[in-house]
Amino acid sequence: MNRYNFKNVEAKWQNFWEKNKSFRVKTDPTKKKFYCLEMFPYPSGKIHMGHVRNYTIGDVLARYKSLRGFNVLHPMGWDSFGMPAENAAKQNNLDPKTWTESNITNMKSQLKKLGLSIDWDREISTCNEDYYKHQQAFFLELFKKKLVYRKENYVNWDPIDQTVLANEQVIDGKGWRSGATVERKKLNQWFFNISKFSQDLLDGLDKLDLWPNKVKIMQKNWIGKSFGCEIDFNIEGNLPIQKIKCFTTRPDTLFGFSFLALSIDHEISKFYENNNDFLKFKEECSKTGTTEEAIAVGEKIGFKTNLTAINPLNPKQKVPVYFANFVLMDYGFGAVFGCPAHDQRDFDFAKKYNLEIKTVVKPHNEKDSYKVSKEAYSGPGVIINSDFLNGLNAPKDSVINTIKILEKKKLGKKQINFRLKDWGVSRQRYWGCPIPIAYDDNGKAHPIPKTMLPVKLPEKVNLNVKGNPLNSLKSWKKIVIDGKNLTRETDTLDTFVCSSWYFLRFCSPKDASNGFNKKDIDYWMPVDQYIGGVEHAILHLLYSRFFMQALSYENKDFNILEPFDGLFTQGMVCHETYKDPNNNWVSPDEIENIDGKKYLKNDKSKLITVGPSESMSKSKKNTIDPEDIILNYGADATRLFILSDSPPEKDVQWSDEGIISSFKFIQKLWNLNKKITEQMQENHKNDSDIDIEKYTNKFLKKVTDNLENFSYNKIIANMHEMYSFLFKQIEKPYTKNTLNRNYQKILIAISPVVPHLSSECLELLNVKKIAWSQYNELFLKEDEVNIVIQINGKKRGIIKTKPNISEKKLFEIINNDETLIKYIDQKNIKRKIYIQDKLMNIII
RNA sequence: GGGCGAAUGGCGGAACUGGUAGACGCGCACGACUCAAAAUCGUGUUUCGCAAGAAGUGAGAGUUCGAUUCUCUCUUCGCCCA
Repeated sequence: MNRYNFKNVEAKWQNFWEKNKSFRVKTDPTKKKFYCLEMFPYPSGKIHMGHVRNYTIGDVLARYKSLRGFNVLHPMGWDSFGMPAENAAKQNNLDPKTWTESNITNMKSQLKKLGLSIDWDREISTCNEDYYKHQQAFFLELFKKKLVYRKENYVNWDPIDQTVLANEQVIDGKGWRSGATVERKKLNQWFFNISKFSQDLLDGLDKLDLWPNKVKIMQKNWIGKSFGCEIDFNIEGNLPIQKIKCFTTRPDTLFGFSFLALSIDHEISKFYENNNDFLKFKEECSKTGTTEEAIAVGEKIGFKTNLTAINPLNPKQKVPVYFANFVLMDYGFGAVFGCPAHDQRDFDFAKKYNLEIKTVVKPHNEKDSYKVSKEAYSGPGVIINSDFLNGLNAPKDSVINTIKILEKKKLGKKQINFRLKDWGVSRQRYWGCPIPIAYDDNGKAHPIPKTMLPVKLPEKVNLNVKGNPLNSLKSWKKIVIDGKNLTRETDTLDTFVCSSWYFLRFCSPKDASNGFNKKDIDYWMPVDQYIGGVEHAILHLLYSRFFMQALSYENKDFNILEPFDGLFTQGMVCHETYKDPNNNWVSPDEIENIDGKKYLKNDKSKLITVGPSESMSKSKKNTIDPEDIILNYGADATRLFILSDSPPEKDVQWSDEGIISSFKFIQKLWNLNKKITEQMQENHKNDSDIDIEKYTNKFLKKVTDNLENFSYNKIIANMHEMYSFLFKQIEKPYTKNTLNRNYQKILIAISPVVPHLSSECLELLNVKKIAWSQYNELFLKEDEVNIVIQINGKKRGIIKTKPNISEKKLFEIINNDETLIKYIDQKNIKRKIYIQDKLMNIII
């Protein structure tokens, strides 16, 4: 029996698909559409196992939907702007464009070797001018709608690299590359007004039925709607200030008030600009990061002003006003009232500065004399020590009641607050989409007219300068608009902007004048199934949703509020980790296995310690190169394995045994096919035809159900069962036609998983029309059922009988069954529970 | 600290709306083929027990004729937020 030559077969079909443009699709409103999209990759150089998993899952779905008669849009592109290109270019003395393009070429050929059903004619790359010019047009559109604005904001500044760092690039308060202590620096930056849509983005989540609940909850928390109250505190002191506005979700704890805390960026700080102590304090604050976590974990420090604030509910009480590092200007009004007994940050602060800690809420099970001591109590309870608020149920009734009282006295009013902040899109970097703005001498921003787009990113730029390379290009920066000399914006856009609309571009990838064409998006959008890693659950998905809101805003022609109808988040690919005796990470291919123990390949005296399986990462060296795997085992075996062991939404463990077993299974299927085609030459009797017919329909039902529910791991199990069944079955007599007809259906059903193998087998069977077969309910009916017999809930036997048997008849059979009768004989039967065709439970 | 989720053989995992727990795969054991090995094929594989049988889905309770599935308490782990 000749072996299956996956190299030839896979290359053959990949060429066939490419030549025939098998996956090219057109906008065609007469056909039902299905838009299947996987998150497009960053072209880092090589594909990794995460890509293999992501794109295999998507491909199975796309191929399945296509077999079911949908017009399937399944495109691929490149998220090709971003920092790694700039860094790699610096290191290797290359141009980011050259580096990126060669990576794309390589990764594209790797993806093709996986046999993905992608319409490559729609390929896009966000760093191409014909992509980003439309993005600049969108920026101007948002600018016109006043959804883009410029403001000063703090950033993480690396003083050595002279560059802005993202939060994740700050490690222990130091820049990830330079190691310099990161500073907080104020820069003028562009913002998208995402917070304007907070409520809409929140409401929209309710309609996304095909999204994982987990992701919706994460977004909901991120948007962070809170219900509370804004309160005006009267201020006394030697400054021309009468009032400070605060936001609080717990106005009911006002009687526990012991200080007022302001952000160092609060407008009142202007009165302290010449105060050296304040400036020192401000510098101290700038050392703690800007993240909420850094603030929560870090030490709470304050600067005492000579102002006092008056408790609106108890005018006799006057408390000090501080500037404090844990108050953020972005949240509320940059001012909070401190209630140490019931907020941990306030508690820490009060302890440090010896401020009063007054308990005003007691837990339900505590006495009235309850006092907060070691830590703040923020749980539910009853209001105490609070005059007319005493006895209220906190926070359920007390918050609403207090707000009512404050509103009546005109001291405050009900307020909804969101945690979601506006999206800062400026990046002080070269390799990104230029912002189409220019400034006049007064610093006023002017949009660059649409006719002058694109603002091209200059090529062959010297990257070895401090700060943003664009900033040192004096001639590029100059621009004349309407006869006026202006200076270009040198910041580029966050790459999340590029990925916020690429799914629209896929609908009209070649449209030169617009980012998309209405006819195309009306047909294709929304994406029916979006597939990607859960790590993008918040930012990318939220930004994309916002972008649709922003484009739809004040626009009659565009009305897509939700870009992704269905979302699926796949798990990660994990592998064991290895360390040598010196505690250095070791890669799997540096290891040799001797007598069940693992040693370092080049030095067999060194024993390797095996660590837990963790998600593949370069830093832990536990990666497996998909290219090697495809080369050695083939694309079908790789696809089979990546789907087989775990449900797609969970992490999967990579294992050598697993891929080898998949490889062998491909060979087995090939042998089976060989055997079937040979046998099909002979004429047989038809004894087992009905079995084949029945099995095939059951198989089709299982596979269909599993495909519809993303239970792809179970399809692999179905395939193994199918193999064993057919392998045994063809030893029995059957008619050629029955086997042929059913086997074809099976081959088509497994083709989404192993497209090369099944295409080859179908060709050998001379099958021309390839479409999904619906299972026939008639063949799913069993003519024998197994009824479980329980005595007192314990399984005591199984009775094989015809379906729909009556309780009485079944009981007769039981009474004639030797093994069962001994359990019930001569005993008083209290009760019988009979579930048709399934079970009888006899209670004695 | 809060939210969400998970826990099933040596391992990855099945079990539809409460109705035969452990499908399928890996690993392991034995057997066939072979001078031998690899490959391949076959058989077995939750635990205890020779067996009949008993126990068994993280722990403990509860609802039910019946619980991996539902409810409560706890433990551990993962993710997100703080």
